[in-house]
Amino acid sequence: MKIATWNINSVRRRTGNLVAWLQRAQPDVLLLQEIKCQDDQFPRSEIEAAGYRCAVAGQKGFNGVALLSRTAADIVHRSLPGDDSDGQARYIEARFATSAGTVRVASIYLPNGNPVDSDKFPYKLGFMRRLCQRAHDLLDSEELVVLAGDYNVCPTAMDVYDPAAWANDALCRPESRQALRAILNLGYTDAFRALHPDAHAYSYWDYQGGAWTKDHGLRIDHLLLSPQATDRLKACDIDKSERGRPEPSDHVPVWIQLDAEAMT
DNA sequence: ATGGTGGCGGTGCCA
Repeated sequence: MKIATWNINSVRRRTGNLVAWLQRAQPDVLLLQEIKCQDDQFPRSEIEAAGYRCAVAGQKGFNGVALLSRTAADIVHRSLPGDDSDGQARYIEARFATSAGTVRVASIYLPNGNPVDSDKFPYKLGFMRRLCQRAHDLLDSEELVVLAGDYNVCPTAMDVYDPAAWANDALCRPESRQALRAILNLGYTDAFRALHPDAHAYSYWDYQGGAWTKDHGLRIDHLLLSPQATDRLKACDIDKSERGRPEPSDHVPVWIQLDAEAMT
């Protein structure tokens, strides 16, 4: 079973790139972030024509997440539990039946959190506390849990092209890294780092300042796996080449292969 | 180089 995450930076602007990537990469599940549209604006027919079902948690103009899958998804949540007053579309969670048991996936768009002296930073940290609670609760299920998305956190200095320059950014602040470690400390595994312990690899390059050309990137898109999912982890990689295509997103797809077969 | 990256929506906000 191949599961991928991709911050697409407007699904309407990049429907062509998306369908082409689906046809090349052939994932069983794709978790999208920053679709930047309402549910009824989602390019459902183009994606269904490529052989995928769509579950969407959108909002007008900003944020928005979606879950594409070859087989039917059992949608469990369309927002992150723990704060009914949070109206931002940043979370969708589903279950799939597989040969290895239930696989549970979430598409997560974590708040950026900048500037750190605004109310956006505590909102980010509060969202991360809620996500940690959800991650904790899901461990009781004994399912294969895959919490994936744009975390907007660089786990360590290895994940930043210039750690000193980014030290005070919300993506690299100690509070953000500690909140991510709190999830890992529950027993989750950063799939990419587990299989590539020494790689300086990135998943995001800013549009500004020639960041892509200079390889000024950040690794902020992650798939965090429960112990049961980690036991079945066969491969993980970053599809860096997507950033060099015409009209790219500023993020590229990251994917894992699990030893499990999707069932219809 | 009186610019600077890009999406949304139609003006600044957000990343």
